[in-house]
Amino acid sequence: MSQGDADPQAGRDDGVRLDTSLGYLLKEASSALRAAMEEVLRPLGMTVTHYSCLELLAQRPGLSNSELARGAFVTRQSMNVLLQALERDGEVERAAEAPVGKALPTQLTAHGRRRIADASAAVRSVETRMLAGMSEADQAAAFRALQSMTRALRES
Amino acid sequence: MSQGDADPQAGRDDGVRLDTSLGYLLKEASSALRAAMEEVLRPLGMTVTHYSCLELLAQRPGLSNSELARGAFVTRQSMNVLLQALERDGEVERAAEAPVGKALPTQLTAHGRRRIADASAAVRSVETRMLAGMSEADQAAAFRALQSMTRALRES
DNA sequence: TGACTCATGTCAGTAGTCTGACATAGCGTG
DNA sequence: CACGCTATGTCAGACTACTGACATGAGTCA
Repeated sequence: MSQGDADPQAGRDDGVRLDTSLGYLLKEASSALRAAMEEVLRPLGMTVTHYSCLELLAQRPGLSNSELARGAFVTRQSMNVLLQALERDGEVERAAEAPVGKALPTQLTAHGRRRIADASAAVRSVETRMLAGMSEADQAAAFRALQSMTRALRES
Repeated sequence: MSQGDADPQAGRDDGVRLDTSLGYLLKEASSALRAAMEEVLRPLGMTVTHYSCLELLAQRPGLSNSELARGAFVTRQSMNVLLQALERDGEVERAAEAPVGKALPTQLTAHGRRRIADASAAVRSVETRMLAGMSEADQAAAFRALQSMTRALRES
């Protein structure tokens, strides 16, 4: 920052104070997490959304495209593009026709399971590093705070 | 979710437990915040990065392109594209030549100040809603936790 | 002085995500 | 049954942000 110490905020009481704003801090932390994940996933040739998709399928086999999209926080259109690529690359397989409705259940292939194993370990190490220096109580408090913020934002 | 209750995690002890992962929760909260901000900024014809840039300039006039990029958590290339558009639209103005080095200081125009006033109020209301139901102590704890996570992720 | 390193601005191309739109399947209600 | 509502899958186009690359200015050091 190349400016002096005069406070440009003076006389502007309607601004969001960046350095004390929880919203800004939330974005900052999320950005740092994303960057750290990209760094460890890049050598594996995997993006964050790619990883998220496989991780979701590892934990909950049979999720549909729309469910995966919600779990990875992207639109179902974006997830659809990704799923087509993953199917082409043999990491996942989708039922040919819907057992009910239009939702097509998706599963990991053996290849997909190998891919997610490496990626999951890498991401787990990032999360471990992120939590270093935080006590159990700190983590529990952060957990409740993040849940509270998410819930409050959703009920609009 | 359309699956039964069998636990696919059984026998896979290396997975990131989504529903208890602070990393996942952080992404979820950040995603909710971003969606809420986009919702209130859309009527103003403004994206989140667009808003972030103007807010930074309102609080710290004279920031350079690279400094704005870091503050808005995008690359300097992305911010450069945005700044060119904002300059064309008359919301900001940049010095013609660098007073020192190559960094070009940027300021809001009168038009830019009017734009950010509305946007800032809208975003402030979102943040207020996000914090509803959290005590001062909760907010302070969240503040410390987010700072700790960001710091831990950065020192790689 | 010259070489090296770092930060900055900028151009070009690529990749990921989004909005808009359409068709279809299930569900509830008159 | 017919109608509306909701959720889903998918295609197409536009936009945003990214990576890669190059040139320039400032500081460091032998």
